[in-house]
Amino acid sequence: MISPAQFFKCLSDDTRLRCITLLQQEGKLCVCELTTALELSQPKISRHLASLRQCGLLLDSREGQWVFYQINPSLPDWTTPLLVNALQAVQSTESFKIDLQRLKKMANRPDSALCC
Amino acid sequence: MISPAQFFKCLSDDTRLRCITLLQQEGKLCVCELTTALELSQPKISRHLASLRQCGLLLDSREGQWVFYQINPSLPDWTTPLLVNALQAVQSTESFKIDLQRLKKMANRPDSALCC
DNA sequence: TATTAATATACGGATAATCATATATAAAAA
DNA sequence: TTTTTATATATGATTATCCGTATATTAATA
Repeated sequence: MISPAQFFKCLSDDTRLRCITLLQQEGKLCVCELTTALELSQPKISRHLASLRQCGLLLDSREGQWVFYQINPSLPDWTTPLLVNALQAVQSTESFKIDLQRLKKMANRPDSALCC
Repeated sequence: MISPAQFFKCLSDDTRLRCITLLQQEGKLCVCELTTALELSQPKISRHLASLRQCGLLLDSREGQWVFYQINPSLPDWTTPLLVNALQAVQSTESFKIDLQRLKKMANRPDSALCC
């Protein structure tokens, strides 16, 4: 089970924090959607997602060629308010406005909020 | 001003997390009190307190030979619920029970909750 | 089967974090 | 003034983190 210190380490990097924030907003996203939305390289996103998966913070599920990530719904209770407040903190400080509408226009698969 | 990622990095280490938790419970403690309460070396505690001070999370104030630390009361608003929830998380997961009564018996100065 | 698209991982380098130990500094006490 | 107490910091070693680049893997498509 994840410890508080481990949990905070997961949130201690901008890329991870932005991934988690997007996943909390959108529910489920594949790697290429996060890559597009955050304008970062695919290996960089994949590595951070892998570390969050290894900590138990995220779950992954393959659907064909895509691998979708979501926040693990079975996290310990004490993480819930922290994730909610972390999301609010990120949004209240960074100009963290992903233009989701623009990205939706680029979508090439129906079930996806963003593109690949 | 501290960023969310920086803030979470401050909370990503057990020693720092325990210092912050104790300071939140007790208000103001000197280095030797934290050293005694957490049973860790003085340089280790001092180094972590210095890093938290440099991030703006803690304030220090010298009183004679003692240096007291406290949580900076002027932190941005978004940090307040996070600190409260972090404290609860630490207490709900770790067997983080400092025997304050025992430590008070060792006190050798009236204004201090713990000893030196 | 060959190719493409999506994802993961290995590799090497750069930087940061952490610690134990030793030493420096500052204030109080002898 | 010497010593003691409390605290800070320097040093060197070890380990961890982060990244770009290259490559491997998996599934879909031509």
